[in-house]
Amino acid sequence: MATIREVARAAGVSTATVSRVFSNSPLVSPETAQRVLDHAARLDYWPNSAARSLSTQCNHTLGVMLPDLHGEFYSDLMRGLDREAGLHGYKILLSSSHSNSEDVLAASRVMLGRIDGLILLAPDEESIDTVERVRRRLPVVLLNPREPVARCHSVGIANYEGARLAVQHLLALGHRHLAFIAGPEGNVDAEERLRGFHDALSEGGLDPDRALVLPGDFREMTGMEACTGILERRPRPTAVFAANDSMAIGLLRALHGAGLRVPRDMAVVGFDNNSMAGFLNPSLTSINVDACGLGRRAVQLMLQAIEGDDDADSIQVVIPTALKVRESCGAQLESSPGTKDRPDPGTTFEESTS
Amino acid sequence: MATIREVARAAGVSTATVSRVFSNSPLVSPETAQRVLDHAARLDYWPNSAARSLSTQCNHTLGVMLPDLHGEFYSDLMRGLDREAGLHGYKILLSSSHSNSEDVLAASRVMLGRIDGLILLAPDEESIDTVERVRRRLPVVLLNPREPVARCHSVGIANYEGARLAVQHLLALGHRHLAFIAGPEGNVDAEERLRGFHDALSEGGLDPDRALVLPGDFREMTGMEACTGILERRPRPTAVFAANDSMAIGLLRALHGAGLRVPRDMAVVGFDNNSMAGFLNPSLTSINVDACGLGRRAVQLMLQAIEGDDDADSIQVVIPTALKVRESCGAQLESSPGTKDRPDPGTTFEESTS
DNA sequence: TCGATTTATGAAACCGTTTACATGCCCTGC
DNA sequence: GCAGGGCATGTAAACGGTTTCATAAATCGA
Repeated sequence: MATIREVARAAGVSTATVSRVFSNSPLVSPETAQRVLDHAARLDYWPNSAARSLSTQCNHTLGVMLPDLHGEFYSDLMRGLDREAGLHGYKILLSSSHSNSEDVLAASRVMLGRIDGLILLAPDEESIDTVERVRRRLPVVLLNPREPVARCHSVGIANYEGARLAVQHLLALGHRHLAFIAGPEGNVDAEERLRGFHDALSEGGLDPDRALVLPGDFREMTGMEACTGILERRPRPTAVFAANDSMAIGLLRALHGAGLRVPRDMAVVGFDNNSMAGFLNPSLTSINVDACGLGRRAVQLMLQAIEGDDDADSIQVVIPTALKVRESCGAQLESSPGTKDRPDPGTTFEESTS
Repeated sequence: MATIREVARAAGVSTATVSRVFSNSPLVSPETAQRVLDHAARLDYWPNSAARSLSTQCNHTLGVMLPDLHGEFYSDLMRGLDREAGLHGYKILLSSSHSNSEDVLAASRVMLGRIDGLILLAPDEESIDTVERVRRRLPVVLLNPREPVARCHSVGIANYEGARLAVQHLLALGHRHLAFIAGPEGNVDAEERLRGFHDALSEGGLDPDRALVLPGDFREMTGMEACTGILERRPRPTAVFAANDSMAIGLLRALHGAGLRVPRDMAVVGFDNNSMAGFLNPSLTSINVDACGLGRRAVQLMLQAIEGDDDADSIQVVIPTALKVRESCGAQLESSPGTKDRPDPGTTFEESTS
């Protein structure tokens, strides 16, 4: 394929001129520019981005490293990242399925020279020194970090606050025996949600250690499996808070199979506010998580870091979560006339966080 | 940051030697190699990938361009792409939200020089000449193309066959008045599923033009909205086939609201086999779509194209779909003892396609 | 002992751009 | 008539690697 040199030769100019034409420099006369463009079109010349970025030291690309995620959270997050990046003329170089620090290191090295910054989701503790090594050469933005890393902006989800909202809501409805279906061990979101569950119980005057906590892995199956444990417990819990909607759905299925009615016999609250939550029977009360906003905000912080002073103070952003009240928790919905027409019945209680 | 030259100078060797050390060339004596590595480590030297790929003309990166998708299909597809790519040491350079041919062209140009091949989802007709221009410089793999493009491998979903399976199943259960909730106009999957619906009706001896087809956009809301039209129709349909699971869920919600029981009063079949489908009440009969496999297969074809002869025959792969029978269609499930324990009750009828 | 072969290394060209600087030209004002 | 200032363009050095080819040293066989 044609290179800049061939275009230059064909048009009878130097490569500098061709380069200037393609970067819309005003330093070229209109006639020359046109001649160059004609020849470029004839030769079907496309500039080589790798060469360009080697020369300019800027890639218009952001590296993104995610652990092995799935479901709506992943797709919403990616949409947010990609949308916001695209809006500013950036692309995303992706590397998923990385959890341990070696993977992160290897992937970062491969990305070096092709990206202007790295967005990293939920790095574990051991990865921190790797992050710092990356940070020596590139701006880094952390998503949902376990703890802040020096000189890295970060943006997180208000998991803890969201979980507290859910539990407070159940307590306010009069429930005194609550169960929690936990997420996978080692997952930050899962841990924060559990912590929120605990603390909200304490604050409500209940003993968190006597509450039932069942293991789960964020998938429907484990929500379903948790049902047995819940029904066997004495005194039997009257409300269950699941660490995500998928498990809540599994639980709804199992409760239905066991002949229990939700919310009459058991209140259920989920977390994530999946797009389907409002359309289940019963519709699922859940904590809304703005994964798309998380992605957008991360990109915005990154662009700010790329353009700004490298030694600027690091910024920690928290994306607020909100309680979306629907049928499954048993709260009295203000059933205005027209409820039937409301697509996604739910009342929102926002919690704005720092 | 340190470059290869600085490492060379520090170690007292030439850049060629350092380069050889970092590409594990056997042409370097162990002592020299060690000395180079020591100095590289001390200087915290990381090779620059852009420079490397400019020089070697290979990037170990695949471009991926997707239209604005969401939901599980997107995340599964991405997982498939990324997993398989990672397995072979490749990364993904992503550019979403592209539908029209200009976007595709612009994004391709930006990617040129950074990718070894382009994977393109559902290009519309006008994009075809753009695809051909890209194809002049890079291997291209099309996902779910409307029609094959010369010299491009492609991999698609058996949408048409899947839709026929669903309808045939409903016909076999004795239904004679079917409704279809369509997907968004212009969407290839949606169109193929509609075509399958039509043809299966014809083959079953029914007049497809008298069947009820309602508009939808693949989201829960439109499935819910379709309910009114379905219930008003005379003779009232006894079965509904929704072009995807999200709309089927919306429909289930609306039917429940209208006091109808599924499957007793209305049979429902979806498409996609969302992870939740087996956990709804009633569980949703659906057509399984292996989005992850789609992605994997696309990457495999791409690697084959990259390594192989550029003029090799193009390959068209179809990922089969399968009927997953659950409760919502009203079929008699072989209820073996232990059904209660079965996580995802469903019987599979595979349709293997060319 | 000596030419032939092997092995380790370096010099320099190259990948395809951008850009600082130099150059030549035309115009202007005194 | 000419210094000085724009303006359009070209020259050549980066950018940070890889790789071909040449070369020097070490090894070998007879």
